Amino acid sequence: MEISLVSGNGITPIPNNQSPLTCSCFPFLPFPFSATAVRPFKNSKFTVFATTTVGLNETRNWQRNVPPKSSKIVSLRNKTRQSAILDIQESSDLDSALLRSGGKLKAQDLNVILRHFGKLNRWKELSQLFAWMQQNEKTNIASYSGYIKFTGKSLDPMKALDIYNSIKDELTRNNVSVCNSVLDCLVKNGKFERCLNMFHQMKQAGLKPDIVTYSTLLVGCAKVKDGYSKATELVRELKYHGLQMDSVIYGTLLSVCASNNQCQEAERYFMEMKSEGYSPNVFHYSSLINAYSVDGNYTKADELIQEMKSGGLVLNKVILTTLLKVYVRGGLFEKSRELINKLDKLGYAEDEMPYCILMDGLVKAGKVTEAKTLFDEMKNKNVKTDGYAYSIMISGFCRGGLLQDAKQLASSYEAKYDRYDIVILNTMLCAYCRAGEMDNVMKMLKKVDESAISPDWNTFHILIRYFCKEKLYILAYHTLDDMHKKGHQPEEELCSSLIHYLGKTGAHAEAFSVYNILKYSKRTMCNALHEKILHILVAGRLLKDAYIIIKDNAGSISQSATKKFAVSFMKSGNINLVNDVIKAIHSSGYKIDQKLFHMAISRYVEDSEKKDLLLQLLKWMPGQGYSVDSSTRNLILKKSHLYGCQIVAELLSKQQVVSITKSRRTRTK
DNA sequence: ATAGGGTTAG
Repeated sequence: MEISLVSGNGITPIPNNQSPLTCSCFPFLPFPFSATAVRPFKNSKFTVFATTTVGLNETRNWQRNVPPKSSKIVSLRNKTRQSAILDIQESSDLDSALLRSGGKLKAQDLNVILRHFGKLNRWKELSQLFAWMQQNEKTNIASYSGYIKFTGKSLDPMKALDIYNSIKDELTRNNVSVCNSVLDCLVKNGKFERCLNMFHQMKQAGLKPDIVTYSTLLVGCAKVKDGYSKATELVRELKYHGLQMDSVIYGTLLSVCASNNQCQEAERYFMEMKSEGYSPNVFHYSSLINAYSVDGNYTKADELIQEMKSGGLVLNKVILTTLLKVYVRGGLFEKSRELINKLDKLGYAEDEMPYCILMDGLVKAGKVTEAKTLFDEMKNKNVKTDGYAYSIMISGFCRGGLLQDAKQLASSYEAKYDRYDIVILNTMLCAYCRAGEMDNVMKMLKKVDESAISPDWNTFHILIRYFCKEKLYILAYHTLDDMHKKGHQPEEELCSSLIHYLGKTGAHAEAFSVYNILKYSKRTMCNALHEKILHILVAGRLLKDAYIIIKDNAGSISQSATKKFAVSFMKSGNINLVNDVIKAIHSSGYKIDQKLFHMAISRYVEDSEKKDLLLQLLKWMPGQGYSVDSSTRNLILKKSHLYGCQIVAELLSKQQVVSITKSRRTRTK
């Protein structure tokens, strides 16, 4: 990671807690104090406030810097505290050191140790110390904000939230630095939604956000989709609260624009910033150049480079690397090549990044051979690699259908490096899957299992595709189910083809399960899929599920599919649902024919216990314009002694009226 | 006396 030392910003802010002019005799005194002003302090702590014109802040500084007691005692006490701090910091047994030396220390001393552990990533001791501080009531605001900050760094945002939520004191809870620590911790751990919710809660509880708060939140916007509109909202809010945009806020905003493809907005902020008197620095330029890289707008990028030069800014490694990205995206491969040579001369091509940018561009433009040449050149120069270059080339080969080359490069990576992250693993998995190397696929999966790497969306997709290709549909189904349980939303196309294959091979219930996974993952689903799953369910005799499909998706299922379902249901569906099914298909717009009524009624007639259902059906029919035909009628009449002759006769006569009016209507037409 | 700050690669 390159850290830029170039500061192009012409503005050097003066820290506002420090006066630029100090008394030369007593450097610890702020300027407006003279020797006479010190005197009243000696006798009375308070008159000094009344007898001088000094502001409160300066008085505080002054008070802090004047030793209240003889300097000998103070230095002795400092020594005692200093050695207690060191004792605890360096002890191998923290608990006993705290027991021994902790009592001599105040909250601010313990905070020193807290920060010491935090800087060294000693998380266990950090929380041990903090727990001790809480038990012994030696915490202040700085302890909380510091501890929460470090908890976020140790990648334990939930713990940070627990700590924050456990704070009882309202002043501490609403303190802006404590809140900023919590928010930063959530942003850094990729929990931006949660962070925004927290922010709103905090404001309602009484937090007064400052520029740091907004700056923290804006950083989160760069990492999420739709981050741009959230950023706009935040900017509006901070302006509304009378806070001032500063150079860094502009820098963050430019990066948000760049990562959200908002090139024009980036330009607008850049201009606005200039018009407010801030001179753009290397960060601002790199973000704007990065925004131009999306469209490969090299003309504008070159203009910016000229502007930087004439402004006296140094073109550092990041700027030139970003410029390379613009050239590559713009398809200027010759110019890109020259720029890499320039980077190399400047010593900026010691790691693989610039090569990766160009190789990636070449591969995506279908120039795999050129990319491979560059890859070999890079290796000959002994450029450091973390696997990025390999994954670009391996996936490039895969994309170009050069599966043997992909497989070979993958195994040569395995042989040389034994380091894996999720991207290189996915790439290799993809290569082995495409080449049909089952053994190697399994080997890679074992590596995932053994390591701390958790499979991501891509891993699952690669595997499911592969299992489908190998006709291992049940395995594909279990993988998809696993993917869903781990919170990843599978692609519709993949689900739909898996549903198809599962249906074809008789795994009807599994097909239905995939359908439900897709349905409940909030994606919009292609309408044809409802009918497809209906056919599968009918084929698998899962008629009750099929009934739900019909009921929920009335509009998108064809007449012929409905008919097929209805016939099956009448034949062998749950008899208690027959009437419900009839009503459902009727209200979906399907015209029920005599054959269907006949089937339904035959089933009722066979089972004398279903008398009520039959009567309900007969009662319902005339209202919808249906009547039974003569053969069905005879079927009922044969058993009418079971139902009560009177009722049956009445119902059938009502139906007759319907059928007469209907035939009249037909005749007049 | 505590909080934050941006740019490049798969």
